[in-house]
Amino acid sequence: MQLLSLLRARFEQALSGWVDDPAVHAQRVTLARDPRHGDYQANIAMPLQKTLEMKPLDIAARLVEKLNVADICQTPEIAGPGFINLRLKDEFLAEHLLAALGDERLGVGHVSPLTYVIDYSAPNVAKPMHVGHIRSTVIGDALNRILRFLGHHVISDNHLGDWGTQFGMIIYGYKHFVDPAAYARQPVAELSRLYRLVQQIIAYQAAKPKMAAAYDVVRRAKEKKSELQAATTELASKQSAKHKADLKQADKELRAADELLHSLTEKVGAVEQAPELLQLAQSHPELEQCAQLETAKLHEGDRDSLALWEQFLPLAITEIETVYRRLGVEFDFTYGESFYQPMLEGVVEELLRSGMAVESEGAICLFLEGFDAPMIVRKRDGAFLYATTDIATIEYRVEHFHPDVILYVVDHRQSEHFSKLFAAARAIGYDRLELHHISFGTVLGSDGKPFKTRSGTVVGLETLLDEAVERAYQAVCDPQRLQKAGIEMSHDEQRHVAAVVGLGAIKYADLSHNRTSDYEFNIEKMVQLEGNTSAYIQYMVARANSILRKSGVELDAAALDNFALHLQQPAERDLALQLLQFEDALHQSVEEYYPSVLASYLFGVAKQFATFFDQCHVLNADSPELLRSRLLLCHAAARVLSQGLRLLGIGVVERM
RNA sequence: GCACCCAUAGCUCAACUGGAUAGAGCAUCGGUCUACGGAACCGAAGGUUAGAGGUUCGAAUCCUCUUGGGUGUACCA
Repeated sequence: MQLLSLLRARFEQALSGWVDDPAVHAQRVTLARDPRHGDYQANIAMPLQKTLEMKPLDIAARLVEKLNVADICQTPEIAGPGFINLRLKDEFLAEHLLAALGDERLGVGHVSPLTYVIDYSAPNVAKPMHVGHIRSTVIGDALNRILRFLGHHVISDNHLGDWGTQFGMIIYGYKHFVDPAAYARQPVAELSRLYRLVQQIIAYQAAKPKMAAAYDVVRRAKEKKSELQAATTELASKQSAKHKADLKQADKELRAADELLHSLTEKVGAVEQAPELLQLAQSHPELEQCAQLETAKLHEGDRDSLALWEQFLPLAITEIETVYRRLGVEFDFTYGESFYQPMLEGVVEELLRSGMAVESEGAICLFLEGFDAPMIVRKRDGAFLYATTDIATIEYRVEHFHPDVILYVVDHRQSEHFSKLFAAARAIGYDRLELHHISFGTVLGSDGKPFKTRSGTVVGLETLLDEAVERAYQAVCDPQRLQKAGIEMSHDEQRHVAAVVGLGAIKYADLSHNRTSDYEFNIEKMVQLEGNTSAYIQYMVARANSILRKSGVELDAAALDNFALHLQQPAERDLALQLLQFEDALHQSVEEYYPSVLASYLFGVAKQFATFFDQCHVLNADSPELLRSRLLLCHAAARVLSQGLRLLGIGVVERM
């Protein structure tokens, strides 16, 4: 049930006929921040003091008078400058939690459905998936699951990068550098090697001519800095603020120059230190243009290029699907960029025809209000860009799926692109379609920089998953530990538990962080089985199930008629209250599309369950009624936690 | 240069979008337990919310400036 909207509705009633927009003010009923103030609080009186020209305390008093919540709450209390504090009645909690348990969906109602398209994961199929792909995949998947569970109509679409420059590189690499034996043996690995090879050489060729200039910049920056420093000693006594700022600026410039030089040196060195690479680089000058040419040929429909693309694509997709299968992620559609390719020319023509797009410096551009740079939909050389594809994609989705909302789960670096895209969509006339960029931050290593290995290469996602599962295995399936817990597990069960715990750990670490902030990827921490981790929550589910098993009581819907909840101890009451807030947590979590809201709700419930079963013994309860009541709480906690985890794409096990 | 994002406890993060004494988890220190699986529970300590102004009944949150970081910025995706 939705406690919040129930309470808000009552406040709206009390306010109607008194203030202008009662619903807006009723929104100011929230969970109490501090439990000493009750369960919920209404911060309604204070903001109204001006419009009503009354003292907040008087407003609160009158509001409480008009308020009809006797069936839900104890007598409301007024505190501080005019807060109204509410405490739910124990009988109310007991009755509704019991009702929720009789329901398959734990009392979660169906919303009036909207149609959503969620666009997430969208890896570039030419590269192996890496840690950066986790966020989009996991956040998108969680939103997909939650929205569906609430009753929305959701279409999940994996907008694969399967048509861009990267294929030009692969095709070029295949034509010139392929090792046929390796390709026959492990085609995916060989293609990925070719891709990296071409990229490396391109990087080398781009870096090489810049070296001299970079040295120069560093030298000048050094000179400038030492000049300023020399001046510092002379002027020591009367150093001006300006001089300080200059020095700082010089230092900054030097650091930037050093960094650039360093990165160039690395790229050049990587090739020059390997004779065979150097030879390739020299025998294939201007590789970037050559690769671009391959891309262009593919886009123009060159038969050989297309044949190669058709040969490579399924290989790459199979590889990606292995990862999805492991993660338990599914899509309704996997329309990559290539799918929209036939529409692109029409899109541009239509934009030109309607006058929205114009030619500028040879390119076809949309000059959108509020943006300096235009959105380019066709390059000078005639090629289309991802902006073109994105517009075509909106058109296709509108025509075929009739969405109310499209969500793009894509990292924050593309926010400007999406602002432009959405502005373009509005200009085209999609003004009733809601478009949201569900942006998220970067995954960082422990050095605070984007996550990489010590050697600087990105870490493959599969490797990471393996490591998480292995660590989970070490921790959970430690023979001593299992023996102490009195659990005998087959090898298969152990591997299964390790997989559920390990993969859950990676997903949960991601989902429990506010999506907009960067977060530090620390595999050691996330697989740890204490603290705010999925393993802790999963463990509480296992403990609850263990108690239920031991009791020998079947808690099916029919049996519930003979059960009642007695909320005597604070720990029991608090648990019941939190369990009943499940539906609110779900709604709040999709309101602005933050799975972290659900994650922290679940952690709260798990902690409260731990407190409960520490303080309230279940199987040795004082009376049969209390035993049954506490069994119900275990049952409810296990169900809410497993359902909640499932909605985050995380599994649970019977025992661990 | 311009635009956007960020700065909260030793560390990693919250704060229900302007509400009461800013909360969790690690780590630290102390305590509980002859019971349902100790991967537990309870408690303490830890903060001038980067800094300075402003807006109002009330600011971590909104506005301005400063400092320090990140990202993007006309033909990559």
